[in-house]
Amino acid sequence: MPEQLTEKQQRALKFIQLEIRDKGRPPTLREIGGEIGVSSTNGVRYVLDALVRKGFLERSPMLSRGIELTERSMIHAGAPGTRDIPILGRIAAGIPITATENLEGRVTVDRSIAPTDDTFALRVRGESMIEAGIHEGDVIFARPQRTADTGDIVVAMIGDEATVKYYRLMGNRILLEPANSRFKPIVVESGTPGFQILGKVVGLMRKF
Amino acid sequence: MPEQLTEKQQRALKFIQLEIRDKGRPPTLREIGGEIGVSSTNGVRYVLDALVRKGFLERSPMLSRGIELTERSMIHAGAPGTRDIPILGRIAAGIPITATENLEGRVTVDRSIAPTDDTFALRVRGESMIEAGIHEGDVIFARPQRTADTGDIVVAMIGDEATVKYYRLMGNRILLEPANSRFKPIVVESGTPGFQILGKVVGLMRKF
DNA sequence: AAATATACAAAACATTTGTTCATGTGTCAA
DNA sequence: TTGACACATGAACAAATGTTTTGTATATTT
Repeated sequence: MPEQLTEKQQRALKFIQLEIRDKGRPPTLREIGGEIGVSSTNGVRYVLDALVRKGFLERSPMLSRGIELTERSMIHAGAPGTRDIPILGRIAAGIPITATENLEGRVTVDRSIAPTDDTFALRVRGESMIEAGIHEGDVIFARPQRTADTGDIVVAMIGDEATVKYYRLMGNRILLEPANSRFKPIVVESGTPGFQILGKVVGLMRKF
Repeated sequence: MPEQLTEKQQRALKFIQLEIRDKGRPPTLREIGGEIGVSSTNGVRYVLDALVRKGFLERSPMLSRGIELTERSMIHAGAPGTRDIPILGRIAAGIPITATENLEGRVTVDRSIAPTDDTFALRVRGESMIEAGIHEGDVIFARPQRTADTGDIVVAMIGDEATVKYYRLMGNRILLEPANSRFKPIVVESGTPGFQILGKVVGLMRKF
């Protein structure tokens, strides 16, 4: 249950987060007041108290700029040049793929592997792409897109299941080819309900 | 030409960096003094002035905790939970592997892939490990160690060349087995000059 | 040897900054 | 109506924090 924040509380919190990130130091009560339009330090105090109660801040009494962010309100910005990517657990049709409910975890990776902001990650199950060097347990990174070019490796949704395969367009049909001679290609008529391309695979990570 | 810092200046700078990183706010003059063993705020001021002159800090006059790090003194630590790993270019015998001369670049990766601080990375050349899912162009991560267990994938130095292979100990001999039926294993008598194990492969990264 | 710069110490001072107190104003629910 | 919230003002206060001044000791330079 994420506690509800009022307008002013939100603005104060955002301001504090940005100040700490950009200047490396929390703002004073008066600085916050100037930002959110509260002229008395006592008014600001009130807002901060609320944020402390709701678990977004911690304060050290009688200390200048004694404001700290809690774990939940910390900005997980990551170093410049990296990205914090969610590893999706189960993928279900209809539900937005980045829904926090089905999150297996997060990894921070270089931007060279996660080029765009909306890149998502997935743990590979099965051996169907083993000849493309994609093994069970690997984490693959994909950029969301609804279409693909022949030869791309894509993450596709078939009914209720997500799968990673080579994409090949043949006339009116879409071929999802495994990279494993023991598996058969999947053929889908374009426009089949329940079928959807979720993204194109752009990177891979493995732990030995 | 990195300006020389005295003992106290170094300790003060490090303290300021850590405080900003960990607590999100710079220390006061008195806090710094307590840390580096200077009892007067004026003494601390003196040290800080030196750091400002040498380009490691900026200060805002008449502002509590008005210390900022400059670009060069900023900690590019990366988000907590990540590591900045060098990608080695050519590896030559004798030269310390992390020598900055032969650096192809750097990647930031999750600590789950780069468990220790001294993890290094290497770009894979050739197809000799393709059946282990290691392809040409992949970046592998390795933890430095001089020995290995049978079954490990290791980075080994043979004469002037670095190679990635399965490690297998057979009596008095070491077998470096490729994961590709078209390649033959390499046999090395233990103690052969010019042979050395550099590390054990712990992770892999690929860009499609 | 005298002059100068470095590296502090101590204490007094000036600002900044958090706290407290007294006193409202709206809104919403009981 | 009463009370509880969420907010607000303004002023006075106290503690934290940076600044300045005055000295001292050591080393380096002239």
